[in-house]
Amino acid sequence: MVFKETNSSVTLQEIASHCGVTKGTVSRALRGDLAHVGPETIKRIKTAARELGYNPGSNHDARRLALRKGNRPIINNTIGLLLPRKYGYDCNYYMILFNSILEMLMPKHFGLLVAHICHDTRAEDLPYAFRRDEIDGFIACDENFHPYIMGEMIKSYSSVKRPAVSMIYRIPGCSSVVPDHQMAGYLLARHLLSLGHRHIMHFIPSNTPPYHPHALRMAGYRQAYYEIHLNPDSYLQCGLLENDAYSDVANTVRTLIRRSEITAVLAPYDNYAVRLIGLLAQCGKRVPEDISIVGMDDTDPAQNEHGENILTTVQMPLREIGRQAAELMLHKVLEKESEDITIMLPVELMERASTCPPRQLKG
Amino acid sequence: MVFKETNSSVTLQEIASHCGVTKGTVSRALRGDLAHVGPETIKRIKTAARELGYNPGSNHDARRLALRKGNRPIINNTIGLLLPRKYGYDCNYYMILFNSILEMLMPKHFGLLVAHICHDTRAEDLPYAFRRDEIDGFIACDENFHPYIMGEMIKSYSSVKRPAVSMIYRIPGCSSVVPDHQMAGYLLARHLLSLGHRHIMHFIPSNTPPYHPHALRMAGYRQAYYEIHLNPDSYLQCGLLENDAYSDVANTVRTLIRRSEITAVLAPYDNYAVRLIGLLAQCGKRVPEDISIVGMDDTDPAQNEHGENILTTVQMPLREIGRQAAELMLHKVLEKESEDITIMLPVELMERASTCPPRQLKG
DNA sequence: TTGAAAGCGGTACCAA
DNA sequence: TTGGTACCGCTTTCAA
Repeated sequence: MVFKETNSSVTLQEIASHCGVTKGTVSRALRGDLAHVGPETIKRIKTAARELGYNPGSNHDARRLALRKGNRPIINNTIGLLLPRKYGYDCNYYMILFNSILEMLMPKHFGLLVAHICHDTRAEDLPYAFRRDEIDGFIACDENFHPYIMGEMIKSYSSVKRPAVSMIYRIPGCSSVVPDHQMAGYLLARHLLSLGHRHIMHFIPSNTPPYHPHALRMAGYRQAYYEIHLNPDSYLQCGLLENDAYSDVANTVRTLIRRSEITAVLAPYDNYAVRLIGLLAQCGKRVPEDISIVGMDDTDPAQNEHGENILTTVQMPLREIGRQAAELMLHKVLEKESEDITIMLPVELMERASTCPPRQLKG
Repeated sequence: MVFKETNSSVTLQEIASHCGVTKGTVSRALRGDLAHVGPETIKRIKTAARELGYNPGSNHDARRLALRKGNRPIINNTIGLLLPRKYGYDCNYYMILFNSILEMLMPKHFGLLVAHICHDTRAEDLPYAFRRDEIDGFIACDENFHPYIMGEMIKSYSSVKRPAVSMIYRIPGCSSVVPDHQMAGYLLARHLLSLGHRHIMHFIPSNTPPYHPHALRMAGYRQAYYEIHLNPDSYLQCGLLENDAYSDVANTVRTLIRRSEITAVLAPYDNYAVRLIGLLAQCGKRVPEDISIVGMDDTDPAQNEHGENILTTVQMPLREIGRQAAELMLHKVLEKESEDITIMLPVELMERASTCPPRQLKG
């Protein structure tokens, strides 16, 4: 790590004395107020500032304080990131989003201020920095994120409305960067149907609100059935998805053994599929010979004895989602663009070895 | 998400007018300056503040500005976190550290401001917020982190010395929270030696500086040999560890096939071991029958066909490291404790199925 | 084009 | 114990 000298205790007043002008002139000059200060003066003052080692960022407080008078916004160069607090199997998922956002922010010297949120997070649970208007906007990745409430919260701490961007979840009232959830569901279901599967297990609860990724995914499943003139209600079988994924998987295995007409599973996420494959093996069921399994996200591999990933799944463009969310946020902050837009990014079917035609069609 | 009203535009002056006192008195009262303001007045003023919805955090700028006069420190309720920018196989590793720090910080309403660093990161590459003294201290996890340089950097932006805590790497000049690297190496080597292995491959380059985790790990390897009166130099074989882990693993496989006296591998980290096992299988070598492999960290599983994790490795207390680093930092910030200490946390050998006695000793 | 001065919202000193 | 006041460093209005 390299270190270069700048003296943060230098003030506008010192530069002013040095140049024989007043601090007001220095203030105008350093901000390049061409309309109100002579070009010659500007050059002289800027040179002096550099020589004295003036650090414009260091007295941010004073600037914020002064700017408040005119109710004018100020750029803090910090973006807030709201993530669910998880220690589960989908850690990779959030780390990719996180890293790709920071990757875009660092070159612009923007920092990322992170907080965990859950469904009952209250404004006063957030770190103080969030409540001091020290951030320029939020990026969130949580189905419970509510931009209106968040917006109101911020407004109560700041006079300015701070932009919000939601990742993964398309949320009305703010910009969103989302994968094509419906296409993801469609591609997987169509893949299984084209192999000959009909009775397929999935994990989308019936009370899913519309616009939720699960609802979109389900719409994709159904679309694949309709396309070949089948009624999805006669074939799609919903499995249990509770909180404790361990017992969930065991329960799913029992269902699969009992209901032998089910020949394929649309797992809710990759790691679920991975553990399902493992548990099925312990029960003497082989994937894909006895049953086909597909995952979702392409974040976790299901390895065979050769170390190859056999999991057929859909790849989510997570890194691209993070990058675009960050870029969108920077644009909103720096260009003061306030329109809410939704960016939908394409997904890709990864055909691997965990799927094949169902047993009865083979022999 | 729940939202509760507080009006951040309320100032001390308004409360003062409301109570018929001056803002100086309100300032003292709200900070509980019992020595200089009457208890009755305090109660009256605090009640008024609550009723008017005064938010003490919201005018942090003004407070910072005022406090600067006396060169007095102020608590920002934000901790900086410096992480290497990685997209590799050890993402889990950093996510666990990250989450466990935030887990400790959130209840205290401290935020975590994250930045990526690498070996040639300069002070001016960091986000502006770092250079404005908006953080109360650093937590770092990078071998290139240099607390003296960082300290000087911070001092050049702030008049106060901000504490630093290093995770994983024991770094002189700041507090550290580290796993027992030497014990980790010792436990794995002793395990392999006790099974009967002698010629063992490892990945510690000879020019590793002392105190580096690798050097400590190596000391542990050697200790295990000495303990049974063997000269480690006659048996330990160093493998190549370059940047591109893919070709590294392939290269290691070639070495193992060529040098048949080598019967076990001390892999540099779990995922390396996982891929090594996979690649060996493709070459017709089975683990552990033909060769024993151990990992390091217990962050990634090597699954067999039953979904069981077979990787013998050492478990690092990552979550505990993050939690203790955060706690230590909070203590330094809130209690102004400045002594540098090192906390060394125990590691645990996880004996699984990727190790067994070498072939020649079996038959 | 520049200078002088009035804030922004606190803290802290000196009198009373 | 309280009031009055002078800052902290910057922006901005109003005069010159």
